[in-house]
Amino acid sequence: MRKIPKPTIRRLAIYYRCLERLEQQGEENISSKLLAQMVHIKDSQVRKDLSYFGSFGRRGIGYNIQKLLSEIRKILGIHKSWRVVIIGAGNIGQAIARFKHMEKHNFQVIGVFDTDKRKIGKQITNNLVVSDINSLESFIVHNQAEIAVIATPAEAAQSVAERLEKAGIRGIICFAPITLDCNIPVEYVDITVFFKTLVHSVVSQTHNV
Amino acid sequence: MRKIPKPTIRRLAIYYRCLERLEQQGEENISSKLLAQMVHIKDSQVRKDLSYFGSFGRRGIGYNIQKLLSEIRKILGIHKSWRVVIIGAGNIGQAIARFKHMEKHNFQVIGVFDTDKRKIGKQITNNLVVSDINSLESFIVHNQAEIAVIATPAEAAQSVAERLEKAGIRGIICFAPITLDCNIPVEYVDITVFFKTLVHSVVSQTHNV
DNA sequence: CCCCCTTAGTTCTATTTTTCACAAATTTAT
DNA sequence: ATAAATTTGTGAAAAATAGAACTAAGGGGG
Repeated sequence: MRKIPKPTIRRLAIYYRCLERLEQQGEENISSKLLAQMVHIKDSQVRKDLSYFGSFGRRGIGYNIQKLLSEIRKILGIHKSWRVVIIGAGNIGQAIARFKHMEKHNFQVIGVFDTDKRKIGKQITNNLVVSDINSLESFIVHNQAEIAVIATPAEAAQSVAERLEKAGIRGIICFAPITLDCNIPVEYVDITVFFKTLVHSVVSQTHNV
Repeated sequence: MRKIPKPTIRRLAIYYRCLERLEQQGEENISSKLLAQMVHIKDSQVRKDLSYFGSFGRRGIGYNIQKLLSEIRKILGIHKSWRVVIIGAGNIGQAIARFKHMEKHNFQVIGVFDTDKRKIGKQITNNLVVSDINSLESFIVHNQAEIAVIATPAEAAQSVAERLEKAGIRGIICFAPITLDCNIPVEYVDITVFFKTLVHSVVSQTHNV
């Protein structure tokens, strides 16, 4: 199989949320053209992205929404539920832990950890309490957590990542503003980077136009 | 001036956070090679990125950290402070409002808005209280807010975006899982998309290796 | 002073990603 | 039944991005 462009994967996740909406609206089929319009890209891009994985549409008709949802679930690996632990019970960590969309999208937050004695024991949701980070490894092994969220300060992130990897975690979402050294997949989400790139668009727009 | 690649801008923001750390550690200069290693890219990429904007280094020495920080600040437009309003006081909206790094990076959250009567009036931080969204436009105009964060449900996002644009907001960070129709710059941050792309890496890694 | 080592800036090349354009499949209208 | 209108899937072209290689500076040691 050909190599899949990274942007294609991200777009699949975006198509997915459009399809969910369309399904909810009771639509049955969608053309690449309409789907492309919904996300402001070219229709050829939509077709190419999907064609990396198979032929899911019918010429003259478009794509069956239910079927495409199911195919994308399999491609992305979200047809099963994933167990998530969160390290760091600050603003970001707590927000993710309480975030309704997580569970809805099959990401089950099963543990939240922190070093701060004042946070340990704090009730985050009905069935989530902040645990001591000392119990991190045993918890991961015992509950077979697969994904971890690093929401610690930058200073702590690298050593946490190493502990996570060693304990068997298979992928990391890193909110800490640092690039990690590790051998499992990492997605970086530095909130302030989005603000900074946005501001650049804002200022360069004014210059040019 | 040549056209600047979008990824270059994002990387500048990432170099910036490295440089901040190096500055704090008392370093004076940094080579493209070392900076590249910190973020796991090639050194030629670092030099190329910077060269779009000028010659900031000294051959044989590297880049002066203070100077480079200052140059990147100017390039990105973060040498001045930006006034931010947040629409939607749910988990994400509140987390951003309380997020320490915002103020530290010159993004000043000056207002939080919601439609929910139970949230309106709620104290978010020492000097932030959730306001009724009815007062959105007048607040923006009166306080000259420039950047807005949409942290509402997807259903509300488009109409909020239109109100923001009309009120004079110049850029939007959109956490709602939807693509907006509007004429000002938007950065999209769909948290669940990061989880989904991560999971794809995790499953495809196992398949191949 | 000269040689060697380091490193930025730049040009050229390679790779990746997007877009175009068209054949093939399917439905709808006449 | 045939023609017209849709719409996918894909190979080829174009555009964007990254990487390698080279040139020119700069510094330090003998």
